[in-house]
Amino acid sequence: MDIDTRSEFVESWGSMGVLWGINRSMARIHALLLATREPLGLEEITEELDMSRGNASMCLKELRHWGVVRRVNLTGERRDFYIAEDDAWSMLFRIASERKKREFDPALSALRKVLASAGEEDDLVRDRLEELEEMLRAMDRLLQRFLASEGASRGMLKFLSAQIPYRSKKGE
Amino acid sequence: MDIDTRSEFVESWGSMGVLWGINRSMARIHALLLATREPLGLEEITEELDMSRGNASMCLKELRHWGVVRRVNLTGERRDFYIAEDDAWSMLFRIASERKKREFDPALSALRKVLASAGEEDDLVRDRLEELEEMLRAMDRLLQRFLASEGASRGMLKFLSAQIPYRSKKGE
DNA sequence: GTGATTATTCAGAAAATTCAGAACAACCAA
DNA sequence: TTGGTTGTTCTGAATTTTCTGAATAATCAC
Repeated sequence: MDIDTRSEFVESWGSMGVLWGINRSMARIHALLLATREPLGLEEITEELDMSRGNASMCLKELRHWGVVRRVNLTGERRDFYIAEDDAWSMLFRIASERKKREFDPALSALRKVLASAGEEDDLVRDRLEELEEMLRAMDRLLQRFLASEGASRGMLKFLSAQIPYRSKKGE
Repeated sequence: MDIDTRSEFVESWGSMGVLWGINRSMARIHALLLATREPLGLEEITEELDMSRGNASMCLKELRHWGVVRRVNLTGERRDFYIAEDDAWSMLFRIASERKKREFDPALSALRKVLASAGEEDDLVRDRLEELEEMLRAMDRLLQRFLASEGASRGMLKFLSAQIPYRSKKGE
């Protein structure tokens, strides 16, 4: 893979990191490792991406924590090397689970608390909030089931993607 | 509805706003309007949420732009008043559409560009990126269909939520 | 028109996030 | 031990995001 193509990928993956909720440096490192066959050392990474050792070290720590990057030891080498886990899906699942737990769940339970403590005095507000609760509950259940089994969900997505093509014209 | 419960709801909804990609102030205002029957004026909002008039005004403008808040005129009142749209689902759909368009789609097309320009020379990396593409394509299609018809998707979510309860024990 | 009230915009302040680089720690070789 | 190499942590700097408050605009009553 030529160097320009790779760096284009690195940068656009970096931008998309925001969607998952991870920052640019982390996403760039992840992209670089995804696009490289050989394990890379801290030195190579900092040079290729032009960032500080400190920052790269912290990002790699977090990426390992998310389970999307692994540290490997090369025989005869004192330094640490890093590779991307082959399975990119795991990134999605881990991050989605964590964000659900940290942001979604508390909001839903706060909403339920509001509903529980709200009297009958206000039908309009009640209806609104109940509808909201219904929506979030549905999403909650979908997420729960989706996140409960990585393998099954993956299969389901593949199935949907393959079986019911939205547009099977060219360019897809 | 007591004041503490409501403000807890306002704050946790504010935190969840990050999930949708809207900022805290906007989400807090939206929550306050959702939990209030009467139309609220700028003055009440800024006082209740302790924020500046300028910020509140900007946020309300954006919330109207998303179609989740409406401005109303009360007879005999010169000021503007605001209410939440009853339909919270529309928020989800509008925001999801917009973020897909702005963040997801460009990343997917960048990835495809990389794949197109990558040669055959490196199977591992190719496989990884192809898997990634497959995953994003599946999500893309799901999102497309989900967003294409608000009514249908809404029905589907309701159906799933009602028909296949994940846990129907108490506390639900 | 004037003056009073309310809404909007915007420059820059404040806060939050991200990052570089120095300081330190761990490790190894000789 | 000492000197050299690599990894980690942390402080403060740079950047970005968010928010305030003052200036401006709009609207209305008279």
